[in-house]
Amino acid sequence: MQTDSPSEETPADRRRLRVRESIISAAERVFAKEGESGLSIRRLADEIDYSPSAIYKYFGSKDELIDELKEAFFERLLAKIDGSSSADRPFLQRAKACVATYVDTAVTRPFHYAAAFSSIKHALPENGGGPLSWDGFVTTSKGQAFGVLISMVTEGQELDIFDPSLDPVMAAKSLWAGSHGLAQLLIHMPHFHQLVPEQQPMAAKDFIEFHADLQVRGLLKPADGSGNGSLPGQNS
Amino acid sequence: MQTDSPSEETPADRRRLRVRESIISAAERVFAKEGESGLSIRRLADEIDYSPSAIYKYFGSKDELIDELKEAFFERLLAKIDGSSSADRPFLQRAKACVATYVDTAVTRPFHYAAAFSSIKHALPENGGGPLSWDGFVTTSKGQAFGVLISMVTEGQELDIFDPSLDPVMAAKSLWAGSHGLAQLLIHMPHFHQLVPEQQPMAAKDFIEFHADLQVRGLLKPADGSGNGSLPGQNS
DNA sequence: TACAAGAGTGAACAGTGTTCACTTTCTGAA
DNA sequence: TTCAGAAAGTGAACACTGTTCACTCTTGTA
Repeated sequence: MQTDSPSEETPADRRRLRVRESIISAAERVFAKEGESGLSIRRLADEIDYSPSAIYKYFGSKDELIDELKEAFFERLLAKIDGSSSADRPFLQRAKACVATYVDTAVTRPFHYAAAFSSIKHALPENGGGPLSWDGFVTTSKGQAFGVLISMVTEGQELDIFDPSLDPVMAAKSLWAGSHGLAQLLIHMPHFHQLVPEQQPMAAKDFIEFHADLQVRGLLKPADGSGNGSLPGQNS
Repeated sequence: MQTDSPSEETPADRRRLRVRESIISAAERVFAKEGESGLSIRRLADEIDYSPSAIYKYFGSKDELIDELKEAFFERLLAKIDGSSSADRPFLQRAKACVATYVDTAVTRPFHYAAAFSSIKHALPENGGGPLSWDGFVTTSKGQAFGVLISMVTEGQELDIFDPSLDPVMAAKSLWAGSHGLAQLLIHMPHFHQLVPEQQPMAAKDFIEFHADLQVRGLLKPADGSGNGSLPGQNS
């Protein structure tokens, strides 16, 4: 299992790694600019001065290559969220920053983010059609980012800011969904944040913060103080 | 402009329309089951007993055909949301139902919904890189569904339930993003609603309602009654 | 130096969307 | 009823795609 022990790293190994890196970085360059559809094996081969079939000596398939790009992106995303959640600021600011950072990072690399959620069905490893293994999920950077959200919810509850009756996991998922939704809409509709021209011009950043604010507000202790998670209800 | 005046509809027109419909319905059948990747022109041609090139006499391109499927889906979606928003129920129930209906309808036809938001950039018609024309946007079913959300927010404000300081358009967009996010995650991660096995089993429907609840809660008048849209802030 | 493992290649396969010259069918007017 | 012209439908081809495979060439080791 000691795959990267320097004592066993031969020149051939380093050469191979360098070629592999050149493929990845060319792929990253093309992918960031034009996305999955602009990235063809033949084009990639052209860019790195190899034949198309050579690439298959390094990656089993195009999908496998792209998976690597996605995973690297998610690691960046995780690092950023982690930074936001552990910054030295008041809790609610940190909570909002988590959501805003998530959306912002996604929008910065739209193709990466979109691709990560593009394949229906096997987006996460399944085990026999049943619920996913939490262990397995937590080991991916996607899962770890989600873990940060869960901790944030529980922290908010301990601080008596968030509704204590909320299930932290469910609340975190809800927060994730809210963040994901804005990220996707901003990516797929470039002018989403200023859809209505009558409205005064607004930067995407401002709308992201507005949205983060609303998402976090949904978790606050309800106005009536009952804390049972149900809405006031029967009005109107 | 009287394109469908019966008096001018010849047998040839009806025949043409029938073939066109057969293409669409075959496409719908395949697409609903296998999505965009399973839908090839040659396969479609096989299913309706025509040659592949014949299809190009009815549709300019594969994308054009798929656009028609998407538009039909969005009309269904709009109708359902409209129904939820105008049902004879207390306001907050209607508000939550709008979100839940949106997500539920999307999840029912995952490929349609996913496809509608799959293409980066030109998801909505642009005019010269500037903000979108609101007029143009409102004529699409996607835009109309959004209009329903805006009305709902303003109604909530008039009823003194929602925070009056919120911009209704922005709040509606936020609500849209929240709904969209859950829809996408449920579609792309089939077990999203029960990611954590330790958690007691939960139907997707229940999680949708939980999420709808949180989304709507975010719009309520803040606990402190200040109504200026800012969060309590400096705690922790 | 010989040999085996690995790196790299070009041609081919089975797909894809799309086009175009071509034939067949149909329709409306002389 | 005939006949020109339009429309409907076709098959072959083009330019792509991801992927495979037999093959050569290079490299490291015994």
